[in-house]
Amino acid sequence: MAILQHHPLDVLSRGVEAIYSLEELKTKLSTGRPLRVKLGLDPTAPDIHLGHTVQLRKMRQFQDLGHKAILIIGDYTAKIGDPSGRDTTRPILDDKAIAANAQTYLDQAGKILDSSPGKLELRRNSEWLAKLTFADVLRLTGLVTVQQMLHRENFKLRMQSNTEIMVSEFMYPLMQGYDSIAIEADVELGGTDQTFNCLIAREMMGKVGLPRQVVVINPILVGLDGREKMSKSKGNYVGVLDKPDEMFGKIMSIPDELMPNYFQLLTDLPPERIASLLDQNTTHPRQAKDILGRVIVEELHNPDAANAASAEFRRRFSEGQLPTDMESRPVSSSPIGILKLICEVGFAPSNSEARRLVEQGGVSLGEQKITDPAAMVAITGDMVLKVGKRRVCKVTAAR
RNA sequence: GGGGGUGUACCGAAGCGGCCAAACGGGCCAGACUGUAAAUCUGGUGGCUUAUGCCUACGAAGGUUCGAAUCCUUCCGCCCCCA
Repeated sequence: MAILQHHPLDVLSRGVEAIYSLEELKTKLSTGRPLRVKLGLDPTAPDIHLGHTVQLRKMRQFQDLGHKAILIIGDYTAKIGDPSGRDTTRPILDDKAIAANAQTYLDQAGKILDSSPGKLELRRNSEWLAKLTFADVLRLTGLVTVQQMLHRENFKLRMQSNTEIMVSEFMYPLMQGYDSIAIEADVELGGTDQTFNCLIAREMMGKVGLPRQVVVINPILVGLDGREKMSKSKGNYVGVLDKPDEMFGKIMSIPDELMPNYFQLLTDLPPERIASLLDQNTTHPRQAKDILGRVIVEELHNPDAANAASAEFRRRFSEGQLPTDMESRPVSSSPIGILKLICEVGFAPSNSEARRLVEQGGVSLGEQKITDPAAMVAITGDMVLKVGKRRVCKVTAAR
């Protein structure tokens, strides 16, 4: 709805870091023809999180304005591996794994993209890269100068510090650039870390006589910790497959300072609305965050789930009540050591850890705080075991 | 090919023969406060049927010693300088 009220350019430029160039984008849009919008996907990392959705949401905006999304699975790259020393852990995948990852990726991206026929095209770059001969590759290397390559921040630094740069590393931008040529992209989306590659692609297209693609660079989303970029390995992420309650809870825990950023990049709320939500005179920050959480859960799940998650969160953490439904776990024996009990239900990885939790006053059983690690407890009927603020379940004596 | 350096717990970084399960900082966990925000304060942060006890751990394997993360040998990884 917000989209209808605004000029396409306002929508498309919202939240973006940079556009190369705005003029060219205007020109392309003014032709009225559906643009081919490219987004490269890394098939080695099939779990997508909110950080990826920034790109996907931008893509969706293009789709909603009548343009075509072209997702490119970088399967060729994944198959040959990446020798650039920095990323040594990057696995080399076989066809099967790539296909599986691509499918998973698509399932998740489908939560955001419009996958109706004609709106979305899925390609693998092996389709064209695998066919190139050495002579073809040489022709590609003739499209870019060494000076241009060395312009890249990363290479520049390594030249200065005398850190090695493999010649093969120069090939990656070329491959990506050739992707753009192969699909005749009008626009390419990318994160700030992709700026160089996207711009090289632009140069290459010009050299071979194609209209140069417009590059739309989106910011990298900051993770839940408010410090580093969102990534799975840092654990500061919200996965698009997270359960509604979990997703909502994670959003509620972000530092307040992150809210403007998240509102802008992860929601379609109009700027005026966002401004009012962020104004403490109009809205309590907690309320604003609640709305943020609901909007996000709504997009990745549905409105009911969003409302339920919000209500449940309030119930549990604001009012301090027990969760509405707790799973009930059977325990091996009835008078049981408290430490063993905690480990058995999986709330602590070791006895010692369980001991610490008890000693620090983080454990209660059936409303009763337990502070003695040696305590033997009798399980009568269903009892609620709480460990810390978040770990709660019912325990029942097995028979 | 030659020379030098370095490898410690989740990360950074001390320790250089016993007082080391290993300082300190970050992270993380628990508690207080609260809006599961920030800031702050307190405690904790290898495992074990909790013990002034045992086991495992300081890149790997051996060795010296009553005793090693600390000394020696070999090996592996990473980094730098010269050629």
